[in-house]
Amino acid sequence: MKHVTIKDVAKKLNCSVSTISRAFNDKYDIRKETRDHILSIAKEMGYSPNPMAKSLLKQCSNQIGVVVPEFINAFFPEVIIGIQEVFIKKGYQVLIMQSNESHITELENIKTLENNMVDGMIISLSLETKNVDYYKDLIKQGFPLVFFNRVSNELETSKVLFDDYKWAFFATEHLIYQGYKKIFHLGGPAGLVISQNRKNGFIDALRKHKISFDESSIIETGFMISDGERVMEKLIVENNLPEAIFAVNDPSAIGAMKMLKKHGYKIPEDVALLGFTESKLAELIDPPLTSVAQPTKEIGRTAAKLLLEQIETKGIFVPQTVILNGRLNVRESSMKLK
Amino acid sequence: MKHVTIKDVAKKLNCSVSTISRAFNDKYDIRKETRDHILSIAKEMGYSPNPMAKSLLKQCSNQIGVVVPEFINAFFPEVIIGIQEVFIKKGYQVLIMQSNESHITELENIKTLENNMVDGMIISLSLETKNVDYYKDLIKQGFPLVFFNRVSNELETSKVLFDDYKWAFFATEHLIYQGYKKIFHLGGPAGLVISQNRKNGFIDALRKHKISFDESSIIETGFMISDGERVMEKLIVENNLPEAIFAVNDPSAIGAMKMLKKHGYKIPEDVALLGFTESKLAELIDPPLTSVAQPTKEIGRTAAKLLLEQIETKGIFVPQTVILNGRLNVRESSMKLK
DNA sequence: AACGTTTCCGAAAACGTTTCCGGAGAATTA
DNA sequence: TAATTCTCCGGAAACGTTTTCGGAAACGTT
Repeated sequence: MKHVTIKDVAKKLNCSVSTISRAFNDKYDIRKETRDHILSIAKEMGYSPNPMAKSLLKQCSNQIGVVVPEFINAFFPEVIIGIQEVFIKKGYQVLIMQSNESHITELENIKTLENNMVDGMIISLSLETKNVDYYKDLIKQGFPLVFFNRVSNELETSKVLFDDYKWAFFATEHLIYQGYKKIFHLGGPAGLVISQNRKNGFIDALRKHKISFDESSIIETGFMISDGERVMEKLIVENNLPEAIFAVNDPSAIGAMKMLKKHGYKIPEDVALLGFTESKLAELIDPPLTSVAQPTKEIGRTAAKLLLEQIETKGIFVPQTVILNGRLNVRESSMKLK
Repeated sequence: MKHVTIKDVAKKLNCSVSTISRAFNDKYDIRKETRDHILSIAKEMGYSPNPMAKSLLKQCSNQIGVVVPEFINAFFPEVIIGIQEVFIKKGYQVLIMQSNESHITELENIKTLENNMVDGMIISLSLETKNVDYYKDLIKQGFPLVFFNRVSNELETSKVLFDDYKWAFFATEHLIYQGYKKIFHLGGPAGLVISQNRKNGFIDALRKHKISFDESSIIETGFMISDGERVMEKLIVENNLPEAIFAVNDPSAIGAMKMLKKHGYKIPEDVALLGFTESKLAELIDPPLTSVAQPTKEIGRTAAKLLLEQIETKGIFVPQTVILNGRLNVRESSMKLK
C-alpha cells in the first residue's frame, strides 16, 4: 500500500526533490548524466510521479470524462470506443461513468469527474434530465464540454448530432414508397430532442405524400425491447394494427417484432417494421430489420476532436455543431412482398 | 474555471480553515450554530470540498475502479451494472476503463486508477495479458483487488467465477442426449482459463458418453461474430460439417449460424448450434439459440461485495473464490427434430 | 584579477484539504 | 478562591508534486 514518493527517491540519491522533479519533467536545467542516473534509480525503486498531486498543483489532469445514460444497447459503447481512439493517442486517459438514465446519478457523475479535475467532458444526457443549470454554470466558467446524441437546446456548446429529422423522413418515405398507407410511429421518450426530431420527420414525410394520420398513429413507447413489446401487445389486443411501423430505435422495433411473432403475425406481410440506430441485432434477427445506421464510432471520434480543440485553445473558441451522415439499410422487414 | 476553496470561505467568514473543515466533517468540537452558519454560507458560495486534496491527504478516494477488456458484447456492461448497484449505495463512485483487449492499455488503465487512488479495483483480464507481475506487486502491497471471468491462476485474490467446466459439460451432454454424434467445439482464445475450462467440459462429456472425437473436432475460434463466420466458412469449404456445434460463446455461435444460413444450410436440421454466456441475441435470432445463461448482474454484485469486504477489513482477510450458478436455456437451435 | 555568464542544483512556496496540538475562556469541582 | 475539566477554535504540519527564486561553482572575457 505504501507508494514510493519523490522524497524517497531524493533521500536515496542524496539530492533535493526538485532535482528529481526536473529529471522527470525533462527540464533544461539539469545535467544529462544526473537525469539519466536519477531516472534509472527511480525506475528501479518503482517510482512514478503521483498525477493526483500534480493535478492538484496544475489544476488539470490529462484525463477526460465521459458520461452516458446506459450501455445496455450497443450505441453508447461504440461511441466510447471512438472517443478513446482519439484520446489515447494524445496521452489522455478516459474515465467513463454511467448515469443509468438518472438525473441525480448523472449530476453526481459530473461532480466526481469535475473533482477528479478532468480537463473536459463528453456527455449524453439522461432521460430524466430537464434542468441543465449545472451545465450552464460549467460552461460559463469555461469548462470544456461536448454533448452528443442526447443534447439540450439550452446549452451553447459543441455538439455532435445525427440528422434525426432527415433520416426519419427518409425512413418513412421508404415505407410509403413500398406502398404502405396506414403507418404508425413508436416514439421515444417525449422529453428528448431526438425523439421529437424523429417524430417530426415521420409526420412531415406523411404530410408530403398526403398520407392521412391522426394522433393515435404516434405512440410514445421508449427505447427498450420491453417498451416495444408492451405497446405492440396493446395494439394487438385493441385489434388496431397498422400496415407498417417506424420505430424510434431498433430495440423498440424488435420488441414489437417479438410480440407480433408471438401472436402469429407475419413480418412484413401483416405488419412491416423499420428501426433506427442500427445495431448488430438488425441483421441477425428474423426477418432482418430495416434500419437507419448511425456512424457510432465516428460520432465518438468527432466529439473527441471537438473537445480536444476546445481544451487546447483554452478560451478562444466557438461552439460548433457537427451533424454526421447515416444510411438506410433496407432489409426484409420493411419490404412489400407481392 | 476558478473553484471556490476552503480558504475563500474562511476569509469570508473571518475564521480559520480548520473550523470550516470541522463544519463539513461533522466533528464533535464545533458549536452547532457555528457549523450551521458555516454550512449555509458555504452552500451559498457554491463551495464543496475538493476530494482530490482529500484523497491526497487520506490516501484513499471513495472511488473504485473497474477494468474490462471490451464492452461490445453485452456481458461486461451487465456485470458493471451489478457492480454499480452495490457501490453507489455505499457512497462510492465507480470509474470504468476499457482495455480494448490490449495488455498495454490494461496496464495503463490500472496505473491511472491507482494514481487516482481508487480504494480497490475489479478487473477482468485482457486477451493479451500473460504477465501478471504488476498485479502480484499490487496484491503484495495489500491493494484490494477482485477478479472475475478472465482471471489468472497465478494470483491469490478474491475471484468471482462461473463453473465453465460444469456448464460446458452439461451443454455438451444436452447435444449428446439429442442424439448427435459428430460434435465440434468452437473454442475461445487458447490462453484464457475460461476457454480451457469450457473445452475440457466439452471433452469430458464426450468421453463420458464414449463419443469419438479427435483434435480436429476442436477449433480455436474466438469471441466475436466474425470469428464464428470465419471458422464456419472454412468448415463449409472443406465440406467437413458436424451434426452439432458447441460454441464457446453466443457471438461465435451466431457467426457460425449466419454463415450456415448464407450457404443454405438449415439449423438445427443440418447443423445444431449451442452457445454460451447467453445474450439478448439468443432468443431474438432465428432460430432461437440454445445457450448457457450466466448471472451477469449477480457476478457484478458479488465481485463488488467481495471488494467492499476487503476494503473495509483492511488486511485481515482471506481471498475467496465464489462460483455462481447458471442455467441451460434450451431453444430451437439445438433440438433434434423428428 | 575582476567581472559577467552559464550551468546546475537546493530551498521554499503553492495546490486544497484534514488533523494534531495547544490555548483561551467558560463551566464545574474542591 | 483556586484548581480542574470542558468546549470551542486557531495554527501548523502533512499529503506528493512543480516551479520560482536564488546561489554556488565553473567558465569565458576584458
